Amino acid sequence: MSWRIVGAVTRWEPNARGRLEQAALELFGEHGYEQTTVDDIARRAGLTKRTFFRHFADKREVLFGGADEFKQLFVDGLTGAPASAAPLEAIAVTLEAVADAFHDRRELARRRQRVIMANAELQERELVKLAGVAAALAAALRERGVAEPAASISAETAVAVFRNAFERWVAAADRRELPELIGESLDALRGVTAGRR
Amino acid sequence: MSWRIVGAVTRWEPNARGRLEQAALELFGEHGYEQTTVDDIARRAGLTKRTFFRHFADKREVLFGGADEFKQLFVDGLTGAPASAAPLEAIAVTLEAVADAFHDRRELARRRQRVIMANAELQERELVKLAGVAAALAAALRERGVAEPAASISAETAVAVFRNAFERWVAAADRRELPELIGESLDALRGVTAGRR
DNA sequence: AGGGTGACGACACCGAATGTCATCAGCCCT
DNA sequence: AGGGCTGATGACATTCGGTGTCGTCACCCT
Repeated sequence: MSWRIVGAVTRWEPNARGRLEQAALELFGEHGYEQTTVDDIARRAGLTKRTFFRHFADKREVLFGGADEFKQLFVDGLTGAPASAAPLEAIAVTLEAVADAFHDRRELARRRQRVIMANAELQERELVKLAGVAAALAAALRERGVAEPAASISAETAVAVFRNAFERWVAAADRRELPELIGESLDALRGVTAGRR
Repeated sequence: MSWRIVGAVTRWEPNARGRLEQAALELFGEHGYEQTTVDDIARRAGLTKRTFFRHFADKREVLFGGADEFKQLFVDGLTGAPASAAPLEAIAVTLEAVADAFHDRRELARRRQRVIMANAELQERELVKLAGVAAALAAALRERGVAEPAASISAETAVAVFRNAFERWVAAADRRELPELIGESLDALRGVTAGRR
């Protein structure tokens, strides 16, 4: 199927996983998630269905290959916050750091988000990934000495704030940048919990 | 299959949906979610696989039949809060109201939660249901005059607080009741956002 | 009495997901 | 140079979730 015919240095075309991700994003964008079969993706990548499932646990996972790095952004951001910072300050620092990583990827984020928002199964998976981020954040907060249930509540809130800002960031309407939107969401949180009407 | 032989008043045994839910919860508890096929569930309920899918959109949904009522508990609770209450106060009132509905269902909640916690697919679906609650809460908050993004952030936070308390409530270790745990989680939230270390 | 309705069974079918075995280029070891 | 090992892949078979379609039949309404 995908051998190099001449001057072969390897038996297979390299980066099978990346080709699958690329093919999947294209096909999902062209025909939608449900209308695309795993066979379609594998064929476009020059592979077979069986090989797809060797690289991804299921059809959805092909869109979430970066989830671990994403989670790590949060954990590293929190680790990088000054030990003296109170939880909410540390979270603010963390979210700024995460936002940095997205600075030049707004268009990519939009394409991916459009695919996800068009399908309930994919939104389900996204929620799981965000829950994983929250769990990792909670563990990192406990590491900083924050007790339960404050650590878990803070972590969930942090993710909620980020997601809220992120969704507005990828929405075509808003031209503001992610850090500003995060600041706005954080202010809204502070306002609400301060008892402001 | 399931006709009443004598004295039939209806062609079919009544409450097919309820029987399917009952059979599913039993089988999931006995052999696990993955080890139970839809055919197994349908047979125990005296029905066929095809009929199962007439009552539930997919295999997971059989465990989430009460999701709409659950969501409505939140919305009604918020609607019942005094119009003068600030968002966080209104949320506190709402969560108390929701907790009331679970007062005498701790054991049922535990059995169901054990099944869900044992399977990733089911946790995924639970996250979706909770996201639906958050969305409904956000809409209800906007109805009360809370602007975005405060409404969405508040709603997500409210759900996070409830979930945190609920999980501790169903954990065998804790003997305290749900309202107290909710209060504790709310206090943790207030503490964190007040900048307390 | 007759036609409509709604719930269900029977059957066929698609696609996601997994187990198993064969294949073969590159590598290491002698 | 030769032989065996390894790891990624293809090929094939199978299970199960999910759907489309049609037939059946008690119930209901007129």
